Amino acid sequence: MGGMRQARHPDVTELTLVSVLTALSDPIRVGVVRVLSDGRERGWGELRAPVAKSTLSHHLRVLRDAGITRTRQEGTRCYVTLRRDDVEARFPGLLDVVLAAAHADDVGRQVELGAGAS
Amino acid sequence: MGGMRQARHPDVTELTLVSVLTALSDPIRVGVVRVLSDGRERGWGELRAPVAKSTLSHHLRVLRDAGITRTRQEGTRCYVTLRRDDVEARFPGLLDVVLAAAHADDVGRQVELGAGAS
DNA sequence: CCCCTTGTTCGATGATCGTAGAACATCGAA
DNA sequence: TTCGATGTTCTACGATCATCGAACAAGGGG
Repeated sequence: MGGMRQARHPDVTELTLVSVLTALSDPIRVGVVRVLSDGRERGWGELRAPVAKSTLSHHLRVLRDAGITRTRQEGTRCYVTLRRDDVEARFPGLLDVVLAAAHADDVGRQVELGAGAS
Repeated sequence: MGGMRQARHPDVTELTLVSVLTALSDPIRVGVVRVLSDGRERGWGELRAPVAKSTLSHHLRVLRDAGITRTRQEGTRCYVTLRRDDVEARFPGLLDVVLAAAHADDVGRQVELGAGAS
């Protein structure tokens, strides 16, 4: 698809505290993480957020660059997963803490799953 | 001191995930949190960071507004403490996770304690 | 081969951020 | 009361950010 220069995914050892926290400092991105938190791979098009397609693409890139998610391309579609083990390896407990708080405070509720590839 | 309009400190219930994560998304601020992590109150002037006085004041304000630290004024000086219990109450485990990662990765090492009020 | 779908990238815009220096306010001390 | 120390606020600047729409690239399907 569009200029897809084989998206770069940082190695586990390359994750930094600041970039991960920065990536998690946005409601929409927290919402994406929540949607992916069950560990299942989701289709890009399945993600429903109250922002333009290009903006969602941007947020997915920030999460990917931070090493929080992984985006896989298959044909003309993309599939996203949470790199839970990698984040856990670098920052033990962080995702659990953030997910628990996000759930309790309803942060990221704006992001949902809709019809689309799964 | 300068226009000290009785610094506002948010109530425990007012802490939000996004503002706390945003506040922790800066090396200098993480450094301040590290310096305060032993629970002891520190004098403002004791904080040594490679930024201008006004910039450090700004960072302390961000931390204070996020509910992460508390600033107390006594005479002409200020004393800062970490609101560990409050942050723990709202986001259990978050500070521990961040402090552990910060220590491991040496994030915030630029902030130290120097001579001054304690 | 043409077209439709799917995401990415580009360009632009308004907002926020980190930073610094100068001015200021407040308090204690001389 | 005058002065020095201590932080805060103001103003400004460059950088980054979230956002959008439009253009674009890569496949798949007809």
